[in-house]
Amino acid sequence: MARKSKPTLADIAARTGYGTNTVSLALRGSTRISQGARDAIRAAAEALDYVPNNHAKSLVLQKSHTVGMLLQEITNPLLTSVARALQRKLAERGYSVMFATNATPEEEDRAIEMLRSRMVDGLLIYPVDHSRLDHLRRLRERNFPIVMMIGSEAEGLDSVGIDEFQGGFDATTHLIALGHRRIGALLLKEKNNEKLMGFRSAHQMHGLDYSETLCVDPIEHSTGAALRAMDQLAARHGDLTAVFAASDFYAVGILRWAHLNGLRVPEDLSIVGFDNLEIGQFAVTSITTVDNDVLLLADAAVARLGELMETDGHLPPARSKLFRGDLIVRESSARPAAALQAMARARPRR
Amino acid sequence: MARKSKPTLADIAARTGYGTNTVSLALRGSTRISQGARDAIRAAAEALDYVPNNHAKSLVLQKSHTVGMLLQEITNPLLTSVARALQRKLAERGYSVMFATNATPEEEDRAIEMLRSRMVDGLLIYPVDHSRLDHLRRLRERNFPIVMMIGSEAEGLDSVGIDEFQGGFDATTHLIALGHRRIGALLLKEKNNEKLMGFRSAHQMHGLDYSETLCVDPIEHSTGAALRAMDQLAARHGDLTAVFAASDFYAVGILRWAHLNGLRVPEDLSIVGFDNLEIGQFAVTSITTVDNDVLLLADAAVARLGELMETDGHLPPARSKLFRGDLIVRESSARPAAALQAMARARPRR
DNA sequence: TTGTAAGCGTTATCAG
DNA sequence: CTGATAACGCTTACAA
Repeated sequence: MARKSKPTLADIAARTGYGTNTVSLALRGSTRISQGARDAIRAAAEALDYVPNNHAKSLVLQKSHTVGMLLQEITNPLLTSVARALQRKLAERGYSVMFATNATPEEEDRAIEMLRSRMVDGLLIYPVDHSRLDHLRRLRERNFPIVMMIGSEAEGLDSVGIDEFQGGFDATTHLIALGHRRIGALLLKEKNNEKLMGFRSAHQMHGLDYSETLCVDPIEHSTGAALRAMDQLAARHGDLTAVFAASDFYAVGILRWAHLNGLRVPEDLSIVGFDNLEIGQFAVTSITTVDNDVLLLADAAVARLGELMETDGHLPPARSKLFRGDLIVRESSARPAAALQAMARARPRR
Repeated sequence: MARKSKPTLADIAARTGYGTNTVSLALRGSTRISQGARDAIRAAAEALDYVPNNHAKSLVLQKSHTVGMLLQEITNPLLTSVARALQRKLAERGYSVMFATNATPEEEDRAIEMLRSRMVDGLLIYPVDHSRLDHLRRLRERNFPIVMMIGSEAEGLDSVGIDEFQGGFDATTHLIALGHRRIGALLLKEKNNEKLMGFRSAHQMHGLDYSETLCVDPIEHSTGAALRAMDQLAARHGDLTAVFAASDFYAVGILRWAHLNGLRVPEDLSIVGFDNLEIGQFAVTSITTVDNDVLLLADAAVARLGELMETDGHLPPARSKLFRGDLIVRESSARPAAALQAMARARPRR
């Protein structure tokens, strides 16, 4: 019963007495084939559990109907949601997803090579390093469709994302408007960090002193890393009354840190996160955050990638589509109260 | 400059004056080709930015070196971690991953068909419905390698996972040992839910009354859903002093629910979760949980799938590999104190 | 309405 | 050491 290898058009042809080409047409519902033949062929295909070989197809069609998805090796649930949304959107359009991860630039290069060898028609990517994009530019110049899922513009490359500069700015401005004067930040200190630039810009705009030391890089994207980063930050600045966190994951960690250090949120410490993860909404103290509309992003990214993939010949000029993430105010941010004194009392432990 | 379509072996052959065959061998480093020829061919390939066409290759080799990964449409960060770990393990072995999601049985069928048409050599899957596995069995009978990532045994199919029955049993036993006599549970009420069976079994084993009404199904896998489920549970059982949650995500939601209802954790309510998500470790009250060793699981799953994929002819009999998840005791579980009274006081709001 | 032949890019077999 | 030639499974002219 168990056939050695998968059934092919030829098998169906042999079984029904038609030619492979008739079978091919019939299975694709061509009206050039008689009703009777189509039915017979369909039945045979069914009986053999025939599945068309997409590799053979894409070889002749020069199109794989597959896109590559390259995701960072970070443990952010947002990524999962985005990946899912992208996959579903693509499936609607008849595209499949080949997926790989890029923890390092080298791994990113290898993964891209792998995806290209798999003949993907295009690439959706969270690049590891936003300041190292030349390899992607080169590909695009050779008319390979790429859409980056990042919240900032990049010369010569398409991107879709929540405007991170604006988000950082809005979050910080919210805290300043509440009356906070000493605001720390937990964010990646890579070059071109737009959230950081928004944070700094809000300080300047509102006449607040800004210092490099207000920012700590948790290095890892994890809740635990946020705790360690907060220890550092508190050691440097005893007068902090608020923190802007580049991710709700960090924000939740800060909640725990505050708890361990006897600080109440928001009375003693205000927190604003980023991404609007569900976990922040239902944290013991719900987290004020900048929303990241996953469906919207997925739609936009897939739409753009679709445009690029359907272009033949030269690709149109690159375009960035940045959405403004809504600030969602919840319990974790409020006016600073006896904040200064409280902070002074607390001695970071752990 | 921009070549219309991708360079092929023939292009390199034309450029170097060798035959495509020689080029093919040279690129794969065959010693049958002279050093000089190899160097020249390598250089030309480099210059043309040649990437081998895997589809053509797999057509002749009858092997795609790609595996399908079918993930449930649930927002559990555990899935992300597992997916990543699997992808990396597979990459080490030279396999790529084609990924799809299965929200419903129908979607699962479509996805499997898609993956088969993409010629995947095997399948890693979180099936949507653990009691509907016949379609997978049929495939395996036709010698298609499948490994399920689930924590229970299934006749005729390979699976790898944390033993969910044991985990449910251990978690519940822990609570009983602490002195809890009325324990609720938040878990999916599908047939064959092994965690539920472990929960029930622990009750019987320790002579505690068990009732269906102690379990509420949050339906969605989300923190918010846990809040609603807790409202139901508390309405039914005013004397609850502990809850077993099928996921740390739920556990974190219960933390919030307790906060909203004026209950302290663990003084008034103990919680045990599942999966050992980082978010539970660093929740304001850290969550007691059953560990899920992602790397271990990925290793085992990939190893087993590898065995199956390397078998030709008939597949060996199916085998389940279930690991025991360690119970990690943290702050969220303790002896019940003034628990009964506190619970009686609380009136669920929202 | 159906069959024949060529070709997609690669590897394998067999000569030279 | 290198080059023809066939084959993988499919689609698309072009014929019949």
